[in-house]
Amino acid sequence: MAENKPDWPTIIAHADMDAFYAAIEQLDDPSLRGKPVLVGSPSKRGVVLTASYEARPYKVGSAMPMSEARRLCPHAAVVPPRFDRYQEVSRLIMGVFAEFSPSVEAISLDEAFLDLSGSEALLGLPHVIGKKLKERVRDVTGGLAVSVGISATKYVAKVASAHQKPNGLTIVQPENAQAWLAPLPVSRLWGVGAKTEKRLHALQLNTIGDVASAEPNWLVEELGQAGRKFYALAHATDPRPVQGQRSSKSIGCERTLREDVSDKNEIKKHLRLSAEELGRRLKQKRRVAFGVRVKLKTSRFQVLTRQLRRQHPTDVVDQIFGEACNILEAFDHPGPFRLVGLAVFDFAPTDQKAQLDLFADGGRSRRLDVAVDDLRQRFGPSVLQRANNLGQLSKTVGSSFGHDTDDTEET
DNA sequence: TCTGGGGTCCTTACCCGG
DNA sequence: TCTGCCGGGTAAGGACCC
Repeated sequence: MAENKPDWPTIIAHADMDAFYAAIEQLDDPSLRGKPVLVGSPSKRGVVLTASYEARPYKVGSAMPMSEARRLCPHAAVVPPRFDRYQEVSRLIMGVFAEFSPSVEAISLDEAFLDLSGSEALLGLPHVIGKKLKERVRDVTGGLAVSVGISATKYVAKVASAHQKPNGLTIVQPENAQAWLAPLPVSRLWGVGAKTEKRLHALQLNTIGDVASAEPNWLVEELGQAGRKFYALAHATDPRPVQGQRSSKSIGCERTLREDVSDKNEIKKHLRLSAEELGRRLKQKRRVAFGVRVKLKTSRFQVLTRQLRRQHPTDVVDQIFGEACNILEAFDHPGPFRLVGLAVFDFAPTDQKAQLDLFADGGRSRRLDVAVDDLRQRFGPSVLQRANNLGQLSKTVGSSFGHDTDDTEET
């Protein structure tokens, strides 16, 4: 689609690397080029993270059990993932995206939204920008391909980037967006997975156009708030802005075990390892957490979670592990369990905790505790995160210590 | 065939206080 | 004092995404 109207309300691009992990393996190891490659753990319980395009004609795809993928495509090379390397390449491509826009929202290692509004004068029309973006990614990475979709909203840009994969470039004019979406299946609506797709089909809604022409009140009756969202998306309406900086709301660590376990002491060994990992990551991100959550998955795939909130936030491994053990006692399921997970949430900046501790040492901890508890009671547990600099906090509690904490966030 | 690990957001149920 | 209602906060689970 060639565009002739530079006066779009907004210009949003979605860039999505093609078979990212597999493409990097092929880039680094020439003997894998042109061949089917499966990235994922070859272990008994592993799944495919990414299949190269050469493997896809064999109906192999991500999230498929590795054992089945190997049955379907026995001559594929199976490569264990190298996340450090993928992160390194991710930094390169995010750097390229930043050359095109000051507002880049990374969705994952290989995918981002770019707000290109107002950049036409500098960079040209959308299809010109798209071509330049693809060329830069290819040059900087040494040959990796990215698919790009450009339109006026995040949702349409995202559907567009997937439209002509691999190595695609799809521009959807804002005024054509609804008509362009209409023939696509409902599974392409953001938020529709296998379960919701089934429900929509039962309601005789098979294409996005069907959803667009349905009665909105009826959609809400049948699907709740999701119905309202699907109706808006089907009309190509999506007010979400590109968010340059997003900080994560939880950090988790979970592992599927080689063999199922029922013994709590066995489970604790895994919780200990996870607590060590989380403590490391919290310190790296300069965060402390109020919330601790334990997750167990039964051998029949039922997921159980229990969580608690500490009075004081922590990044101390022994404390996180101690809470995890307390939480473990709250599970009444006898097992066996195939997965053990531990997560922390409800963050405050580490600097803030250091200041709070300093105050405690000064003999004023009681007053501060009361003030902080009062704040949390009045404004909810995330108040410290929201008031994420001490200046703000101190103003609120009426104290006079304060300096801004750095709240930038890595992806 | 036998189902990962990292997350986010939403819904529902329940508790508590006014 | 008891009951019902309502709203806010929180916990747990479900669905979804990459």
